[in-house]
Amino acid sequence: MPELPEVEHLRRTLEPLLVGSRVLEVSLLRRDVWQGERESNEDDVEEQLLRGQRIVRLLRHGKQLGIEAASGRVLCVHLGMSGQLLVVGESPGTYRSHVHCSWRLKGVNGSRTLLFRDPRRFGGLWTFTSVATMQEARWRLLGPDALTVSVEDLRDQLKGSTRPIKAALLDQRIIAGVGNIYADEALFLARIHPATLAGSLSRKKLDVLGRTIEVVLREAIDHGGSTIASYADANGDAGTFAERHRVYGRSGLACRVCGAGLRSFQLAQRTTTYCPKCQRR
DNA sequence: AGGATAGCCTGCGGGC
DNA sequence: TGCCCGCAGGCTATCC
Repeated sequence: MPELPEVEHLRRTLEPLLVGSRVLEVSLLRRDVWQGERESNEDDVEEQLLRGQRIVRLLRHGKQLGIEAASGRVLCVHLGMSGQLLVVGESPGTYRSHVHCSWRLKGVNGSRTLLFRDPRRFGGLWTFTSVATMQEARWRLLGPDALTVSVEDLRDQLKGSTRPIKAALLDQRIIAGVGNIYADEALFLARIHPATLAGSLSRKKLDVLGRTIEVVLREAIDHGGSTIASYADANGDAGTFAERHRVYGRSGLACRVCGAGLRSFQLAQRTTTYCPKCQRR
């Protein structure tokens, strides 16, 4: 799914619809998409899923989203490959299939329903009694957020690594938020071959990479993210960044910079597309 | 340590 | 029209 730009755009479209609303009712339709905090298993499931609570803030780190209530409780959402959070009116309408959890909300502008859909079920919901426990249990395992990572941090994270740079970028413990699309896009903009060993990149190249990661993520957020098959924001709208991809999904087509034919190969079990002229080893 | 591999799921498009 | 195949934005466990 959704990488950082899609989750951030989702967060921004959800924010005005959710913040200030109270959760009237929760229906967890598939229990196995949810995991509670170990210590609070005796708590009411729906209460853990924010029933009766007012939503005050939406947080994001990497590809994960946190929905915080005034009670302090927080719902962590990971969209996996095909997850969606949609805000609809009273009924799910066309979004009936694969809805695993729904929240009936009462806000200043009337009632709405928040849906968690996830056909492939690689995503999930996690609940915690506080933002601090969520961070301790889940977000602590992630590297610095890719949108705000400093070049010094990036340098530190990649120092001495013998893995291909693309494999390192996909590792959420190194930096959080980059997936297959934006790894290819950022490496193209930085003119770095994806198989280059991470630890062998010069300081100058790493500085350029740090900047291109931020540039491409911000550009993608501005265009509502990339919709390949199923990504949609809170309103069900697709993102338009895919039409601006330089390399992802363009194997065999001409490089937008030099005109050479783009190539692809498998790296870290993922299709990797690059320009053989712009990104020499 | 970090690589390769398989596995978790459904849906889609292409080829026949 | 329909069947089979491969592929897909993520991530984990296991083995080497």
